[in-house]
Amino acid sequence: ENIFDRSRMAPKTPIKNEPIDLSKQKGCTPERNPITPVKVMDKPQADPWTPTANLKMLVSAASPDMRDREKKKELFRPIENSEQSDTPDSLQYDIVDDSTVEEFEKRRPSRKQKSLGLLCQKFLARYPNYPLSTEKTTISLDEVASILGVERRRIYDIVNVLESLHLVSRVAKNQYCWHGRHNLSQTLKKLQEAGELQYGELMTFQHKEQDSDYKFGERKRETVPESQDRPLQDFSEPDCSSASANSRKDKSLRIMSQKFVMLFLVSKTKIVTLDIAAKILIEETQDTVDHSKFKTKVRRLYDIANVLTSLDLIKKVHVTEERGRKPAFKWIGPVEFSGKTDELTGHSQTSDPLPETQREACARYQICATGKQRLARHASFNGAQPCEGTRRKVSSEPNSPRQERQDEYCSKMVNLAAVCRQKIEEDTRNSSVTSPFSLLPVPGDSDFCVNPLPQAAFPVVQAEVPSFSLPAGINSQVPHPSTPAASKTEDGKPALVPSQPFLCFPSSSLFMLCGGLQENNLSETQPTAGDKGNWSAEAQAAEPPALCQKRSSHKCTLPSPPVDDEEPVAKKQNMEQTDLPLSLVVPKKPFESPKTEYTPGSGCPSAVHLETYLDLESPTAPEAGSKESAKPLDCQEQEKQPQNKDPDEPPPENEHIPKENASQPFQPQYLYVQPPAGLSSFNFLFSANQAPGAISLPSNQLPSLSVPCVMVPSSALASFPLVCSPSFTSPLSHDGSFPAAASMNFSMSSLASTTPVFISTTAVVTPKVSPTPSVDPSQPAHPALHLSPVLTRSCGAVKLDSPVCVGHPVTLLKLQQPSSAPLTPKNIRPAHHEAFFKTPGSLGDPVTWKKNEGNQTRNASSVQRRLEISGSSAD
DNA sequence: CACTCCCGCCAATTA
DNA sequence: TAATTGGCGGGAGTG
Repeated sequence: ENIFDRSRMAPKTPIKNEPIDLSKQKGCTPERNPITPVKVMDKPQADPWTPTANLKMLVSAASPDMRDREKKKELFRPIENSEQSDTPDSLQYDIVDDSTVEEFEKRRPSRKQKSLGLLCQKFLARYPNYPLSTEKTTISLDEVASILGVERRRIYDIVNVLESLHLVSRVAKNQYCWHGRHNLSQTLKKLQEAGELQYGELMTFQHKEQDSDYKFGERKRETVPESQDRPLQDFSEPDCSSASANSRKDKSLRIMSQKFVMLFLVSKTKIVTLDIAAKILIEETQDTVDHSKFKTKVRRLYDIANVLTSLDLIKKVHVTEERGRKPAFKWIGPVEFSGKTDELTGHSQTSDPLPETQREACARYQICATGKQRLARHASFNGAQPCEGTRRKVSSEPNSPRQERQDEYCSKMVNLAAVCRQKIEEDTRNSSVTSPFSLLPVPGDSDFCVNPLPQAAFPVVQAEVPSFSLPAGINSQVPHPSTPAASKTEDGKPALVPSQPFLCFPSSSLFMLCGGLQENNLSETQPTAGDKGNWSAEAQAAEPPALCQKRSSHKCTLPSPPVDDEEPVAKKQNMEQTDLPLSLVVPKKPFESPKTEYTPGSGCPSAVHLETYLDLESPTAPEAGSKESAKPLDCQEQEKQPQNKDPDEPPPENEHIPKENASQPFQPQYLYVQPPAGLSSFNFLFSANQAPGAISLPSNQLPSLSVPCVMVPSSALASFPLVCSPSFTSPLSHDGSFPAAASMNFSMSSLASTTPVFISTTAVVTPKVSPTPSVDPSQPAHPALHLSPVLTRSCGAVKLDSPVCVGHPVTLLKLQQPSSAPLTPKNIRPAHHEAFFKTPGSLGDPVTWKKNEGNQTRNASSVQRRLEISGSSAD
């Protein structure tokens, strides 16, 4: 709607009716004049120019409120602009038109006329999208406000959003510098990257958080030396949240805007529903509560969305869910900016690149992660901008608050992830209560369907590795450094340990999956059958392979896998149906899938939306039967997974099958399935990598699964946390990257008590693999253990079907805790982990997660905590 | 009634 | 202390 309006409005066109013509007009004119000179004007606003009289007249006609303000401003404006032909015209128009009706309208500028979106259009109309680099346009808030006839407050809303995208930067008080869209793609790229890291995690799944913790700690060390330490802290930042710091900045519209954009960028579908976004963005997780908070967040999101819509970056769409339609926004801006491309490319190219990539990723990551880093990041952002200099304080204070804010934003991102979890959980709950959300694909809208991302298209498995790596790095952390070796396996190369993917299983009962989807998806699903909750999160694991691929290029590739369809199968959530509360995203099967390949059969699941985050859902899933289900994960290789349960808790009778994909592409994805009743004793791990298809379960039966997986007796697991290294070394594996990460994770895991175990699987990817390949070797230090026969068997069983599956042999290694220690105190929090897990799972197990949540989640105020929690295991 | 989201109070920050 | 920023949420317009 807005758009339409805009159209008319925007252009300097004559506004037909608008009451506010003046403003518009002004706006229009200004374009050319980039800067308005006028500060003076602003101030002057008040005054009564004569001209005003006319204006007043008009205004008065219009709305009362408007009149005052507008009068002033406009008056000025016109005057200044004076000539703008428009003005007069418009006035005339108005008048003329008005005659009656028109007039009427004018007067009453409906809300739409006063909408932020429209206002933003006017604002944008004043400045060129691509200003000459040379010329810098400065924007005076007062001036603009007066010109546009609005209160300054409204201008702040616009500017803050624009600033978040670096279309403008603040130079000084009341002064902003207009950069235009030159750097928009870069900014988006950065946001995407940041989003992947953060949200990806989320999306991926929570566990990411955990990982993150790990990561952080480890990562820092290892990975980036440079990075230094900051590991925890940064995250902590979020912590910061803890309190103090948070002040306003955290909540800033700017940050929200960036996060919001990030969600789109990491979303496969490119569609984000407001409620989901709100949930994710609400730091506090309190899900439960604060309905008001949620409302407030939504209000803000509307504000942001209006501006973004004006920028033609998003458009409003509706997503149909089970419940009904939900308002959502679809990203219509550039999808992947080049930058990404690069990355992709690199990745795809080969593993080799990986390292670099990872590094980069790490670097980025770090940046994001750390406050300091953040700063750096910001700086970079800023730098990009034309005006950088201008940025606030550049000169003097580096730390200007704002920057900090941005920095914070990074942290926030992290938090977000946490939040997302929570949200999810909440949702789950809620949903459980109410209803789950699943998005259904809407037939009508294709929008949501997943689009294949552009990215997605990418090919390639191999590439995966690289990709992964980064993420891995990120997530995991460590990789490089420590493990150098990790080296990733490059494609084929076995990298030994490092390469292998690992999974960690925290004690927590649930499962974690790591997916490597690139994008992160996560879905969860859950089965639950009984339990309530259920849902797992796997994010997309299911994701359609295609999706997976997408980004991933990396990995995914998968072509074939058999199934694809299944989609969500994995997710299946058996239960889901049952309760699942929320699934956020639903696969859309129907939709078309995007491209790629999915097989026909399944559609893709789409997860879309943030899918990840939310996703959960259960879509399809018929399978419930299978409870245990498996989930397919993505891509190939990597397998591994972890799972885990706690020793303590084992009980999973339920099965949860959550899966999560790793957020980052890199990560391996695993599915952990808790044993269904019957199986209770076993845990299954699947590698996400595999093509989704692979995993898919047949409908009901387990046996059918083809995925490579490992079953582990729960008892066994109980004892310790397991970690799997994703990487395989096997040639096949792409994933190599993980390794490091893996390690990191562990630490986090907080498994604490238990000893961590690593399991390496062989890559599965192709059928070829038969036995475990090289993997073992990887673990140098530790002897590798192969899974017990049991596992093997299981695997066998499972695998059977899938062609793909190769079975991955899995090796267990004992590690000392690789990471465990490392984590910094804060980072680790055990509780969170659980919570974390729960979250997704929570759905599944109400109880469990409740506990967790209740305890932790809520307690923790926010994401941060979670992060922390996750990090710290200790407790 | 639900969805949007304008409006502007007023607190946090800055200057 | 005054001015600038900007969080926040009441409540109104729309459909």
